[in-house]
Amino acid sequence: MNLKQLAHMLALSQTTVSRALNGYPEVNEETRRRVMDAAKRHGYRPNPSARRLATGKTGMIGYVLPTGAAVDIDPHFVEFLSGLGDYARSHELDLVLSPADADDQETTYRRIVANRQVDAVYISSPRPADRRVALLNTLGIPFIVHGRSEGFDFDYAFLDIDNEGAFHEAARLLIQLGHRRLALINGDDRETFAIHRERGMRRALATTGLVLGERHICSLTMTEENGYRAARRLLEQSEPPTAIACSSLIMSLGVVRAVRDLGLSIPGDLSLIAHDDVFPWLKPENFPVPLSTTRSSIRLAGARVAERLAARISGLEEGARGEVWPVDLVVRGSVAGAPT
Amino acid sequence: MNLKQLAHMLALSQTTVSRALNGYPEVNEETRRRVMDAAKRHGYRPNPSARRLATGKTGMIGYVLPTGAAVDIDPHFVEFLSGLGDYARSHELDLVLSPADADDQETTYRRIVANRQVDAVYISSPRPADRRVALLNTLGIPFIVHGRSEGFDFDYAFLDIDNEGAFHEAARLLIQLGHRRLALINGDDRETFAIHRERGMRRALATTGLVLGERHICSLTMTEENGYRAARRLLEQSEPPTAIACSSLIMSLGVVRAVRDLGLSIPGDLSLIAHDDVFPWLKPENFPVPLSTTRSSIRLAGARVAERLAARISGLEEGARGEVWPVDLVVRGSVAGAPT
DNA sequence: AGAGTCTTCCAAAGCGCTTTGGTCGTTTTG
DNA sequence: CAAAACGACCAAAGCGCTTTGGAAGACTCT
Repeated sequence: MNLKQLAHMLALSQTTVSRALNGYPEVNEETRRRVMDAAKRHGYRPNPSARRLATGKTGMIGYVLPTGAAVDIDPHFVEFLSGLGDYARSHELDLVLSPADADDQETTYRRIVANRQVDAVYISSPRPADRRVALLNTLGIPFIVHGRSEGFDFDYAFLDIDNEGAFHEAARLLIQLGHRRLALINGDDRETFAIHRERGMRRALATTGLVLGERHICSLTMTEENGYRAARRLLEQSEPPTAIACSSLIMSLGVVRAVRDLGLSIPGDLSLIAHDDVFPWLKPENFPVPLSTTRSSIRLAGARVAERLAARISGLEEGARGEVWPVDLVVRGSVAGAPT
Repeated sequence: MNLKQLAHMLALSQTTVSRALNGYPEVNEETRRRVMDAAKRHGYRPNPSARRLATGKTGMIGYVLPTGAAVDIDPHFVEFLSGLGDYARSHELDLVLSPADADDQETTYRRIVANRQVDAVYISSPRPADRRVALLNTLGIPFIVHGRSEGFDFDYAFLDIDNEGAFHEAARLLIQLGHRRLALINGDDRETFAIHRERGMRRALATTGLVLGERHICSLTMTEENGYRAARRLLEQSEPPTAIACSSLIMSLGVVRAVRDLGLSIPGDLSLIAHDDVFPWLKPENFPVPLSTTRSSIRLAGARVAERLAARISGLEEGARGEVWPVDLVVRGSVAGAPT
């Protein structure tokens, strides 16, 4: 059932039927009802391929997926996707993942924009002065950055959490508990979120005249194994930290293992606070010692990004609005006063 | 730059240019070269929207993503996606995720097929007599099932691992080590993989006259918390198992925690074997006691599914070919002879 | 030499929608 | 009361590609 048939069967022109269906004003309400009704009864659905050729609108959100044998997709992605998908569903939006060589994403971005393959895109894991942001800005497609980039002479739309504030608060708590030697196990420090977390921590330390020494900071991709390595490196120093802030729950698994291996205990010898993106399959309260966390649901972020993307597509949101979410500090058993 | 312009500038018809570009035989080699050359020089890329309207081909693989506030996307998905994406990239295929109400995916499948939104789709986490398989079969779109369904009067294409064989081998090993009270911590037992694993284990036990009692089997979604709960339930029985086979590494984290909480040890009091889908961020060899596993890279499966999907799209693969991959049994420190 | 056969190209008809630029009555307005 | 404005509808021109159904010329065959 296509438009032509439907129009013919209603003894109307395609123009009128099309307009009736798309809510244009220049059509009699009575006629509109007739059309709507017939469309529903016959299960008419406009062919998206035809529509997109005519309008350029696709009803799809794009994401360029860096791939390669050595490239691992972040497990956070799936949670973000849960939120994004949940919202997208309610608005009949699909998500298209365009795999790209991790070292040359630009070509892919150019392609999907030039080909009008999607109405909007989002970017994740941005870095300072991220080229993707600059590119999309010049290409002129609606986009939102999940996270933040920095150092541009233009503004852009983003959704980020207050990473700096979160780790500032975490560090402040630890300092208040008497800790003086703090360490940070961070994610990839080329990414903005990691830079912000480090900055937050440094700021908290600075107010007490403390510094975060080179020896007290690790920055690695967020795997259990790297968490373990980092923790061992930190704890086997001559003056080991008495408290660690860790950027990920997964890494924290490794930290906990290292602490055990070294015959230490949490929070007796070491206080630990980790960032929790809220996975359904790994909860901080279920750690051997319930883990204190800075918490922010990445799933909610996914839904919000979808919502804003949809708003941008339909012209309801404009301008370079940045949105920063506060982060909860949830205190559990893994922190205690500094050992004396 | 569109076809019309290119044709005009070459003083050829659109027909000829189109055919030259698409490798049709009825065009002079010399002409073809000229066309190809000009196309490259001017960076001509056929507009996919137009092409798909004309041909119905989209260059996209589809996946219906069950969503909802209470629905969690399986973290395995992201690894599978890594493989799928890696292959898809090399063949200029995109992946479109169509979010659907988890309780009504049929509508979405019908939509993407009726609208010709994708060239092929794949299905994951199938159950016996999975309605999606039956549906796609009647809808007549190329598809591949990752995993297996059962109980149809038709065949279909799938890629699965030998879950039954894997757990058969795992159980056999444990039995050989003298274990008599084995338990299984399984995934959702409505899914085929879980059924097959249980079957494999029962078969191994049966050869020694043993059975897997109701009290020795748990089946839950694969989270750390559920692993913990299951392990406690099993181990706090009057006659607790001396060996456990577990369907997931994530659940195994919970098992290990439970064992600790109960003051038991691995492998002294309990032998443990888990299935490993090979995550980059959680490795069995890094468990407190290195974990024995049945191993099969889900990432490789993703790449293979993409490859076969591509083959089906281009007509290179036909028929209902089922492919079953063997699973490695990797023995590490978490198994030992049964306690006396 | 005339009939067939290739080879190489083209004009034009789709694909199914949106949108432009009307037309034709009917109402309002100065 | 003529002119302007409006309401409701339509025919046809795109969108940019593929594909059908030739056509023109060169070549082969009997």
